[in-house]
Amino acid sequence: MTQRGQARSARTGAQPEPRSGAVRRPTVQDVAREAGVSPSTVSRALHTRGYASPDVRNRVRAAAAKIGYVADHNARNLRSRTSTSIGVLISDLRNPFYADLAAGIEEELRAAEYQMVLVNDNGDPAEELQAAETLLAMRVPGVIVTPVTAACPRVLQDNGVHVVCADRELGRSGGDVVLSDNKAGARELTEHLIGLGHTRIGLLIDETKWSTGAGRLAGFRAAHEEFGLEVDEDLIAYTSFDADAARRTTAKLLNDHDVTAIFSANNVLAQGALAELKDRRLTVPRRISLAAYDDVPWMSLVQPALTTVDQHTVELGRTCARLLLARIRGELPPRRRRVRVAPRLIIRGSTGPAPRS
Amino acid sequence: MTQRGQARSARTGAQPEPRSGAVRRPTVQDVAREAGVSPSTVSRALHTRGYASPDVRNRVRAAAAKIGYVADHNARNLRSRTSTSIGVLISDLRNPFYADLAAGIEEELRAAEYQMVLVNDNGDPAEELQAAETLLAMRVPGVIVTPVTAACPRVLQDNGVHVVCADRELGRSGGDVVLSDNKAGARELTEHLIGLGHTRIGLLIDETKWSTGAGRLAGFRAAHEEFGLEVDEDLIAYTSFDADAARRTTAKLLNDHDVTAIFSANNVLAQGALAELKDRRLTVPRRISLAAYDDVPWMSLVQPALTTVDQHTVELGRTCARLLLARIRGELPPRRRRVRVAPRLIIRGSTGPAPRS
DNA sequence: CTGTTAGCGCATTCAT
DNA sequence: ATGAATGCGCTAACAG
Repeated sequence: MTQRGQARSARTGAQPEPRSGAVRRPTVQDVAREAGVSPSTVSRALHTRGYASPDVRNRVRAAAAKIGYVADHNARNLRSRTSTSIGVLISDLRNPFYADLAAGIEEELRAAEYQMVLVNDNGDPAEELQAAETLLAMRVPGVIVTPVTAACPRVLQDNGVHVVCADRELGRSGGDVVLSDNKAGARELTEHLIGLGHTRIGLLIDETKWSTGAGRLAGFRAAHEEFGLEVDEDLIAYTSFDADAARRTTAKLLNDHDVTAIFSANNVLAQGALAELKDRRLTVPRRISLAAYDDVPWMSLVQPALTTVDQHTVELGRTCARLLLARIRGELPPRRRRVRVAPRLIIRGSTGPAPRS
Repeated sequence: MTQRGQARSARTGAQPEPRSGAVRRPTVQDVAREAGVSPSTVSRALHTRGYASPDVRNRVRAAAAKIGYVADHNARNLRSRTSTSIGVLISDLRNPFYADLAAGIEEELRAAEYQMVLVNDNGDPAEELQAAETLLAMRVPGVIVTPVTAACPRVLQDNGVHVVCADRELGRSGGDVVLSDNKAGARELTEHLIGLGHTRIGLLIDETKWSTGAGRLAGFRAAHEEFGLEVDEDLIAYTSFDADAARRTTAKLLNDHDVTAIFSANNVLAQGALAELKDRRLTVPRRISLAAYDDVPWMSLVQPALTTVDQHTVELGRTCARLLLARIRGELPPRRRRVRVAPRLIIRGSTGPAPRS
């Protein structure tokens, strides 16, 4: 006989077996009866600090444990107009970047006894907005989002939900923002390539309208400028956010231009670029160097391992969560906060001296 | 006059700016007034089907949209004793296996208008139990878990929560279960190796107490038996669930035994094995073949690409979610359901004929 | 088909 | 320090 079973039969005699989906759980009332106090005292003893004598507090705690009481979040949220569920809105959990981000967020939230409601929006504005509405319905106090559209943070904020934009920033609109210092990272990586003698570097990139792509492009340009090199605009190869497309774009880049190095703006594009290089049996880095922004595990497993920029994605996630929680707790001044996490260049085997032409 | 009344009458005039964290959202009452019907009619018009005239239904919908009404899940859940939040309890979101599983689950849940509350337990029994309690508090109708301990599914079920165990099974205890057919997959992979002439195959494995490890080991043995080969027990190399440990174990295996192929029981161990092989500059597959259970993206990016068993992890996740939803909706007969998802052998370049000794 | 009534379980007034 | 009363916003019973 289970602990719960005992508790119940002690209360009402024979009680039907808990058929799943239809179990009556103990309430504050039950705890109150068990401890010989009033329901409000139970509430105070369990949560608030200072308004219950140690004696009563212990009695209540013991009673709660005994009958297996578990507080009902829905009731608590309804009454107190607060929730410990946090919305996390990302594009694609299968992309290790987002998975790491979510992992960092979850870790921090869990430590603070908050829960993560995770929604994939597949990068689709409609799904993103839909998700925002759902989170609104859940009355979450805050949301962390890698925004697709400015409308999403906006509608959340208009309804009093704290928003932290992760990884990218869309205009001035939405709330606090935590991002990798894309420009600095891309610049450092480009400097590394130029330092190796590369002057014709192809940049494989999918977008420049978000702060991520814009920043990485800016860093790419800044490094060239620093070395007095002019950027050949034809070497900036725009593609779509998709490994296959990136592969085709890489092929085109290789066919049309005599590049000695390729800088992929993110981990997805890098996959396509690498596939094309392998297919052509171009030895890396002797014939061509390859580097990527956003270090993910496979990049250190391939031969040669890729030179990358590590965004500290998990830490990025933790930072988002810490910032959001501080905001929710009212610990932050009202003005919008922008946190930049410094990336780190990791030099591996895929980049080497430019071949003599 | 109540504060609510005041706030509402104020709405006709100038509306106060929504200060974040303290916004009064419209309620059914507000919609009712706007549409000229009663609150319960609003509720029915918005949710239940058939109990409201089309005319009224449209009026209510329009009114709700007009004033920006978003239902309060907490209140709804409290009253109706149902929730659309589903708990998902996994070990490590950063492992692509779990990420894919979660992605499949989320996809299916979202399509059914359920939400995913994702918790990482880091494979720690205490954290897992803690998470179960949290989900209990949230009054979720169901949980999908990759269980660490049988206690977790049990406590959930004892409280009337539907449980689907994903990927592994701990005794008979917990609820429905969805798993890869580990034995069949491992057997097929082993057959492939034996078919290539390998007779001394090292099995790199971390556990055999769960159905995953046990099944893979069983498949490994079954294939040997089928070919009339005796399994050399010394070639079953136990290690811990960690790439570095797997690497050291691989080193030991190579030092002590003359294996011509290595079968890694999962993606994490494969990483360690590959690292060691690369470090020793053993050419794969000429000197040694390498294969792994659980296909993850990097395995097709390395050179040569790894021969693997694809578990259809995303589909595994979708299946879990579909099963759980069917259970919640009461569409399933009471008896426990065990679903096996057939895996698929993917032969790539890392496995080849056994070298003549 | 619709309105009225009555809580879901809890945290918060307000009294003592 | 504790207890009694009061809703949070919603939906399930009941009438009509």
